Amino acid sequence: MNVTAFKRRKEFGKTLASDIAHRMRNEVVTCRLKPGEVLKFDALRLAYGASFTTLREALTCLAAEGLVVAEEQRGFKVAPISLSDLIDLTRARILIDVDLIRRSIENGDDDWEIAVISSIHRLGIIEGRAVEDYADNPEWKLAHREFHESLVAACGSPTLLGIRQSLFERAERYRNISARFRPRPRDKAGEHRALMKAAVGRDADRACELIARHIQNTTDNVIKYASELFSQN
Amino acid sequence: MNVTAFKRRKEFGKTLASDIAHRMRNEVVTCRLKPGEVLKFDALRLAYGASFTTLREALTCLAAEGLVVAEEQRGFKVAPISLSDLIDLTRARILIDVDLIRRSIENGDDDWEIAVISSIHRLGIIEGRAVEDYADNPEWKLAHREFHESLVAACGSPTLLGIRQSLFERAERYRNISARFRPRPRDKAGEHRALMKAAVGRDADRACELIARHIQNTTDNVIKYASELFSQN
DNA sequence: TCAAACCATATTTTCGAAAATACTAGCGCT
DNA sequence: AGCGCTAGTATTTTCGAAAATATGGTTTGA
Repeated sequence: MNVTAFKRRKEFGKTLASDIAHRMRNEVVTCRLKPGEVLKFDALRLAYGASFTTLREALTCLAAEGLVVAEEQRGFKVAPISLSDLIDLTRARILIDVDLIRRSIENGDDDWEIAVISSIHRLGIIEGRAVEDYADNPEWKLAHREFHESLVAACGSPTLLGIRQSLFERAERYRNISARFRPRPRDKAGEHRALMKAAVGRDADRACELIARHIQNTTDNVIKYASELFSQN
Repeated sequence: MNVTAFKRRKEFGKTLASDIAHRMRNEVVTCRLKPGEVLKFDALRLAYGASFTTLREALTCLAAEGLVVAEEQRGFKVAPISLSDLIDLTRARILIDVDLIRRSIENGDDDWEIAVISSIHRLGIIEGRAVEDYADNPEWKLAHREFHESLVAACGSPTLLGIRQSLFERAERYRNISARFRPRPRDKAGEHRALMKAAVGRDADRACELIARHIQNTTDNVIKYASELFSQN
């Protein structure tokens, strides 16, 4: 028979460990698992219905991505958030995204252009449906991520793309904070459209400038309106 | 009793898994474990004297660093090497190192300067002892790594420092190839001295230029003298 | 009173067997 | 002969118990 694993539902990935890593990644970036929270195996075992070993592997993955931190012999905890981490992360993301967008604009072919346009179109449709507060809609988040991915997709650097993705995930928690605490919604749609136009217009300098500001904006919002959330640093 | 774990020798790290990861990382970068080689658990169990689970955790770590690749349900293999990977890696390393050196020069205090000078001094002593072929001397490799780390140490970006370290490890295999196949030794000592001088002289532009060329040199060597080692791509 | 040593408990880490899955070779069929 | 299917084997993945290690509270001695 070619029945593939009915016993256990695996939403993502082929192995249970990668499935659990995926679920936990989600809970961390949405702050359902709180920053700094210690992750005890007994509790996790109950929550995810997997054994020590499997959970350990999932946690090791997330630790490599910087979403949890592992202290040897003292278990795992959700990676803390802090202003200094946000600032560090932001600068790293700008460095990398700017380079990748420039290269993508240089290398991108017709298919790349089409992918950029179609992904921003999809984003627009979702934004049109839910007039406000689309920022914590999972569907919007996915489309948003895919739009940004499409911009850099033609860069030709698997290494930096992998790093970029992991930094993007790490930034998700701060984006959520920003969305919750800023006084009024940002004109993200406008920023995205401008980015798209610069990209398909092959105006690399402008696209780099825009992406840097786009990333920096969220950070500035958090610093301005939510810095009291962080203890110190 | 406060006897701490005599049963098993742990050279590095507190847990067995991190110790094994450390040992395997070494074997991968020195190519004792060959690029592309499949890693079967039974064989590893024999070689390292640890159980499935522990090995699995170690491998998961190395996979995150890009030294091994995990194919779900089909085990692990040592990450292959290729020209395209080398070129990708090189470009990523230059992007990051250039940025970090610039920031380090900007932020570095007296202690940083002293650390740079003392680490290049140590490197010089080792090079003086063994007149030739110091390139595969582990002691030299350590001092070499520490010199390069000292240059960027004051950058203030934990995130990028972590990424930098992982890319540096990945590049080690290509450095070994370069050292073995180039017709005559490069004047690395001179390059390092020039870098040090630019750094402590706070000449950021020159330091960035030098580090970019320094990283690119090894890559050019590999491409020129050893590209037949790689199958295709 | 304070600090250091010690025990009891909580928690993580490691193990090897058992289950699940992929691979291979041999068979039958067109 | 070539192709798909099946059964048997190799390999990976998962499990829960057992060992190792940390933690917190209590007692003891100065």
